[in-house]
Amino acid sequence: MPELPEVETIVRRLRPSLPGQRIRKAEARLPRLLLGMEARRLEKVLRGKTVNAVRRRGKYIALELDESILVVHLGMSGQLTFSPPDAQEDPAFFRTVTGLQKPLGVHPVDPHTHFLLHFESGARLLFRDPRTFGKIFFIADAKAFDRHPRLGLLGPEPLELEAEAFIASFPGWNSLRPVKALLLDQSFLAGIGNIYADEALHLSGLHPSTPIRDLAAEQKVEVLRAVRAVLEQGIRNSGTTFSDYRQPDGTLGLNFDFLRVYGRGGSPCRGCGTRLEKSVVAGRGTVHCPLCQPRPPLTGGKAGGRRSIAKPGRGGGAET
DNA sequence: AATTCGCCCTGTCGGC
DNA sequence: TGCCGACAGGGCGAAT
Repeated sequence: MPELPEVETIVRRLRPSLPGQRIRKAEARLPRLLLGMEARRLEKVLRGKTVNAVRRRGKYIALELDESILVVHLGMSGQLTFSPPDAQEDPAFFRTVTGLQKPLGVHPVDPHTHFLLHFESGARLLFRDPRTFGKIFFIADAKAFDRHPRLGLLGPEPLELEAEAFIASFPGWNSLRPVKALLLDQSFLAGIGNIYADEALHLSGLHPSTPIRDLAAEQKVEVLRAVRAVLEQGIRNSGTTFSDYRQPDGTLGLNFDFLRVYGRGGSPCRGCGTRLEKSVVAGRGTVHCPLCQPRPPLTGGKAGGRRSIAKPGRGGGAET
């Protein structure tokens, strides 16, 4: 699932080649991926526009055009790849065999390729999305970007905020929602998905079900620091390839082997060797270490059934 | 009003 | 061996 580090990697890799490219033709092959505009109309509007810059907001990719912006969300399985003018098609482009082979050319335009930008240079930008959870939309007035319904409610960028001020300004600390739900909430912080939420919680030693209101002041700081750390690591490793994610040249992200918990349910914790537990929190598959991330003492409400395994290690702040 | 749930969609995987 | 149900999940609208 492309999250902030994957999207950031894609944006960074597109930057050397996309700006300056003029659109000769746009192809919208799957109309239901488009928001707010018919396929033919979008194709017409994009023709002749030049890409001036590429940037990211949360998990959204923004192609800044002349006075407008084309926005792409990769959903679950979206891939955005750039084909140089002289590239040869490589039928194995998207296949992951060993993870070691680097695709040499351009992926073929297959039935999952739903959106294409053909540039006057002969280069192409291809959007491929097998599960079709992605979204593409056009913002006519670039200045309205931050007011778009999909973008206006996004929280701050986790890598750019000042922790103390952000914590002081966030109004939702008294909620009973699990902290994992908070991390997944794009109006809290923009760009975190299921992978990096689990990673950050493990790094900060928090049980994913910990009610937000039980977080001690230092735990709030710590979880923000952990979020930043796992996102930065993801970016350093060019993103996490679980199945579909690719960099714009088709190569895999390298962060998979560095994951602490995500996708490792049943395997030993890298920190203590305890068997990692798989569960469902906030409606999402969740993996955590029962020793490194002890369930906090129940403050009330639901019957937990399962007793907490280890002592909370630090104060814990059971009372409020 | 704040949360949770159901749904969209298709490739992959485990079980029988 | 082959089929098929379960599963994965970002984000939105419906339901509670």
